[in-house]
Amino acid sequence: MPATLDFERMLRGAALRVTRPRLAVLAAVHEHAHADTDSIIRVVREDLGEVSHQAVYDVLRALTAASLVRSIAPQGSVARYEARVGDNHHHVVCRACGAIADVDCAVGDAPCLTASNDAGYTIDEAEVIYWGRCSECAATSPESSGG
Amino acid sequence: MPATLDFERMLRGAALRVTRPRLAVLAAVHEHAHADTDSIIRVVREDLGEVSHQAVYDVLRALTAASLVRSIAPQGSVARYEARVGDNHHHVVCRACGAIADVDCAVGDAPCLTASNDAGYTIDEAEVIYWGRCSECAATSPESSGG
DNA sequence: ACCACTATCTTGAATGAGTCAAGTTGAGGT
DNA sequence: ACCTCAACTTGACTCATTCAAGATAGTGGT
Repeated sequence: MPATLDFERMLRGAALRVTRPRLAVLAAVHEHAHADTDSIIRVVREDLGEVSHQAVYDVLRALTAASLVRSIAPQGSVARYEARVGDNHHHVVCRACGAIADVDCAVGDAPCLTASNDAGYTIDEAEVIYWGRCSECAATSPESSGG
Repeated sequence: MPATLDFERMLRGAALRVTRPRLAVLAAVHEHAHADTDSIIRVVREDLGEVSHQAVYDVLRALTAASLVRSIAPQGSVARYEARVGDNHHHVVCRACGAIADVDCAVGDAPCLTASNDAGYTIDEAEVIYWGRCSECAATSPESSGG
């Protein structure tokens, strides 16, 4: 886990001013992968006291634009954020409880960019979401097998 | 393009009552792939006159639950619907204009289900979204090359 | 064809993530 | 220390989607 000084360097490296809300949001995202905006707001407030939700929204957008964090939003979920950026990893989402876990790219470094026919598009990123059940939900709930 | 009778059969096959809103929504989704709810409401109303938005929402949910249509919702987009179900195809989304196109699975039939490590999840579906620019947007807008 | 049953539709209000706007504060440079 | 503008606060607002209650109309049986 990076320290405050590291976060400060990250911000300066992205030409962003170093403010306490930004440091706190950056720390929150690093500590709580896949947290939604609301959770991040709560964590930040535990850290700093009152901080406006607008500030957190702004910060998250700035950090996302600077590629310091990445946002994901599977169907039926609000926006979630994570600090793993720059690598080519994907996500598994549990249909039952909504839990999200990281998975590394199935095939290699960035071959996911290869679509069989690209419909004329210039593709720069492939986002993969695996759907299923986490081990806990698979154990507890009936799998409704066969129908 | 299937005819009304085909839609009727689809509904009965899914144990759903055959109503005009349902036939109209089913037709709209077949005719307008990747349309959002609002567009579908408009198309349905052109067809039937006044229909409540709630009815369309309900119908779309029922059809989705019955696997007669599929919903997709890339980041920053509202829910969109398509009638291609049961095959293993994915989508390209244009970052500039939001256009969506179908792409067939990159690797084969359903190998997308193979994650390198599944984090203990039981995976049943892989959803892939390719991000890039459609040919039109790639031609008109500067590619902001190099950063 | 008619009836009963209830799934489906209508109407209207509510929810909630996210955005917009105007004014204040504070980080960073001189 | 002072200035400037990015960043924060406050508070209102948007709009896709959902909730709830009552009216309507498919469907199966007679």
